[in-house]
Amino acid sequence: MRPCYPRPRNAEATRADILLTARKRFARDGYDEVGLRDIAREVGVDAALISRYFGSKEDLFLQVMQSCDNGEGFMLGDRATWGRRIAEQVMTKPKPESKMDSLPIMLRSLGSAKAMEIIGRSSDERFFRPLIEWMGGKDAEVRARLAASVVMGVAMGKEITGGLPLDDDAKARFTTRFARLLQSLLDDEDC
Amino acid sequence: MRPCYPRPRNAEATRADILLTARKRFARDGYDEVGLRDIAREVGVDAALISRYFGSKEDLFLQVMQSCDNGEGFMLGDRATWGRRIAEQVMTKPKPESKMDSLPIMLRSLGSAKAMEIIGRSSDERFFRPLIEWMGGKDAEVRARLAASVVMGVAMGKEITGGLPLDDDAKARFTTRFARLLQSLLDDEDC
DNA sequence: GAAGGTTGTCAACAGCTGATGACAAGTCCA
DNA sequence: TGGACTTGTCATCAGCTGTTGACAACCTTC
Repeated sequence: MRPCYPRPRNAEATRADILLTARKRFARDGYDEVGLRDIAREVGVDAALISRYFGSKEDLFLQVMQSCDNGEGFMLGDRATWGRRIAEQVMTKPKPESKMDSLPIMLRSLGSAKAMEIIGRSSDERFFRPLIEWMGGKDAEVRARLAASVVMGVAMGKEITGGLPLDDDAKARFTTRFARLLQSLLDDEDC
Repeated sequence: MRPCYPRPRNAEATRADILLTARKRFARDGYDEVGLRDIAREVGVDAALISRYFGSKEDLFLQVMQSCDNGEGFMLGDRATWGRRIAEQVMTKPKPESKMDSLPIMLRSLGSAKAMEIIGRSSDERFFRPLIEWMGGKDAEVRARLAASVVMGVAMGKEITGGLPLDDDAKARFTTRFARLLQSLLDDEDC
């Protein structure tokens, strides 16, 4: 993996490489289980460089979180088909170059106190507040937090069971029910 | 915390102490962030003893998971009020001596590959299968997995935001909506 | 009271982690 | 050409991890 020829001198590109690789690894393995040396090796760089560019591992993690598309995709498109769109998105594997990694990063970093402090701080302003505002209507905060919980829960269920152990038919029904559930949280304002 | 007088010689009690303390710590901090020395210190014992009694840290974790009440409490009592009962249980802090720690342990250990392998193996047989059977009816597996996802998601949301940032009124409405959602997954068999 | 097994402690290990400061190599400008 | 700055590497640090084997203290049994 590490090329024999020396790495081209390009601080900006190297920095971007590190950030992208760190995002990928944090999403795949979580904060605690990825070392700076792992990331450095994959980028083809010495670990000391990461420390110099990003300060500490915590700082790197913070910048990775800030570089994510924190669910802005949740708030695009037709409101009438929102539930199904989100449900299908959660149920299918995201493309590896996607910036939509905040969910897996959060899932896999729940155990790390340092990471959680950063996640809690950034997820509220960058994810919950916008979602609440976008949903709108009566009790928007309650409905939005519940909807977010459902999405996170399904994602977590997939993690635990290793991608839901359901055949295609059942998976389709799961998705449908999941979608209807989200949609009703968006539409039904009365409790 | 560590008493000055030597620990009474009682292998069975010591073993139980270790198991209980390990469960508490794994639930609070997750697999990766708890060291054998942490657990040992809290029990008032040397870390080497844990290795001798339980083999490896992985083995200890497995036995901790097996000692948990893996959600059998989900399947008790009146079916008509099941949703609300579960919702309230999830929304309130569990007692510290509770054996219902499998959910927080899972949450906080999602990032650890070794722990996840154990969790995935044991949660299916000890949690999902019984729940599916208990729910019964058409598409029980789909409904049960979705219900479990919702429960896990709400628990996770509480973790991330540090106990939902809602006032008591909103929290009550959240719980009600949460409860209705679970109940409909139990009752409404048609998709 | 001596032998033998049980229960627990202690010291040490190899391996890993994040971080630091010294150093080499490339690039740019005067 | 020569100094100054940037970009990247290397060696090393202290601290932590799970695990192991030797050892001490205690209890039981003969």
